[in-house]
Amino acid sequence: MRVLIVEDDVTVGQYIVSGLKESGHSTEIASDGLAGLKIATEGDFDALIIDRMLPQMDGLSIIESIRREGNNTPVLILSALGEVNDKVQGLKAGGDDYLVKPFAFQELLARIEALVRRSLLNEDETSLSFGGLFMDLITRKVSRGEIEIRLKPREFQLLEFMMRNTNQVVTRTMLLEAVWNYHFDPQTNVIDVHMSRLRQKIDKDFDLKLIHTVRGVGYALQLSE
Amino acid sequence: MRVLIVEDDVTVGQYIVSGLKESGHSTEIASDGLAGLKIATEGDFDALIIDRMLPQMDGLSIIESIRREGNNTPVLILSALGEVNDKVQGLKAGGDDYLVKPFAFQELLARIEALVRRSLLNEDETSLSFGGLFMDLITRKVSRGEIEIRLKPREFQLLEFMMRNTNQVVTRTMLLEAVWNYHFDPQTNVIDVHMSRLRQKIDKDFDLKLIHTVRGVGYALQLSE
DNA sequence: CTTCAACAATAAGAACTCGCATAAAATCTC
DNA sequence: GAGATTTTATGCGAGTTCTTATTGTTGAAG
Repeated sequence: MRVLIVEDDVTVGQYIVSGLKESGHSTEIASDGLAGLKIATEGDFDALIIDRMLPQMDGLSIIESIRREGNNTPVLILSALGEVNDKVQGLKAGGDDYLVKPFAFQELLARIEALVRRSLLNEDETSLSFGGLFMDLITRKVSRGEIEIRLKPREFQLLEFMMRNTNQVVTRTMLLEAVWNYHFDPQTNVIDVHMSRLRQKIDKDFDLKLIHTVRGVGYALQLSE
Repeated sequence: MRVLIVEDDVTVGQYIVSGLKESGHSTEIASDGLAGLKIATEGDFDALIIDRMLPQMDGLSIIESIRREGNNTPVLILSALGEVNDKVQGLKAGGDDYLVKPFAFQELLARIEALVRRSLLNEDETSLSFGGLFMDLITRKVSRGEIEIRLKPREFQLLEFMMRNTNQVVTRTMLLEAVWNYHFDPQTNVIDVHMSRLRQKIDKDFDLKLIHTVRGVGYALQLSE
């Protein structure tokens, strides 16, 4: 992950830089507004961290400027406690998130990673489709052919994972990890139950079944046996 | 993650090795039982993948041998379909998990990572405690002082995260990521609700409150204000 | 080919989770 | 310091998710 930090306070800047490096990300730093804008425009970053108050050109202006150029890189705005603490203004200018100094580094990291994840999703794919099944990740709607299918949250998550791993067996362990966020065996048949409900909605009214069970192993989303 | 693979079938062995490498793990491979035992004893691995049937010394004997030496590295046993498929026997010998060939690589990866995660936890701690609060991660029981506290799954996860991050502020964003596995803002007060219920159980009947809210930022588990 | 055991599917009720609405508390403004 | 505003707390109902129990299916053994 490549991150540009625009921050005039050297202490804060270095704190962020070293933290991000430790987390395996690469960084670049600018210490005034104009330099920041220049680097942001020229380089290809996954995210920008921009202080609100900067010499030469303030943070919000940088954001407005790069947005005008059609650059949609996610931006996290930093603002010191005591500065005009107007989130709305920052977000209006085109910031994606807002963090008040002083902050815990873990918090910054969590937010930046969340931003990048969101922006990557949006860039590549706002939807998934397979074998006539269509899933809109934004509106959270699913359809097969012309027929709209209403899914509950868990069912949606389950199907999303299956659709991201088509034509291969996904095991119960994998599903527990990915969909349930369980790192232990719940000793029940939760997965079977939900898979059953999903089948009712996805496959029941169609001749071509998409969900297949692979006995002793798991399930697979594929066109044929 | 350093993994030792003990497998005589070269095809299978290479398949695992290359898969693990792609996932960013480092590997070593032994193709018979004795060699495997030697490398396992001398090297420092995060996990072992051991085939059950091996030339020179079978898989179960290797496991028994290294366990006798007090080595607790997690072991995943591989067994071919058709071999005596006795999970219990494998686990008794000291294996931590069991996988039948043929398997999808994703499955192996998921299991190995789960094992390592568990073992890392277990190495330091099968339990957490803080300020009189005690949490058993295996039995999933919680107590404060002598009083046992019954928590629901979400409450348990929430408290677990708090106990792993004591004496610092955990923000809602962090909680959403870690406990809810959400990468977006649900625009509701889910966290507040669960935090409230957790408080009822953890703090209500005690003078010393452990959960503190940090207004505008999040929550913290700490002894004093 | 039949029987048996293991595994999977499903229905239904119990338990849990969530989100709203309202209350309470903290902070800000004047 | 009083009122206004923002932020947090909590009771409760609606809807979702999970567990259990039962039935159905598959593959292996005899």
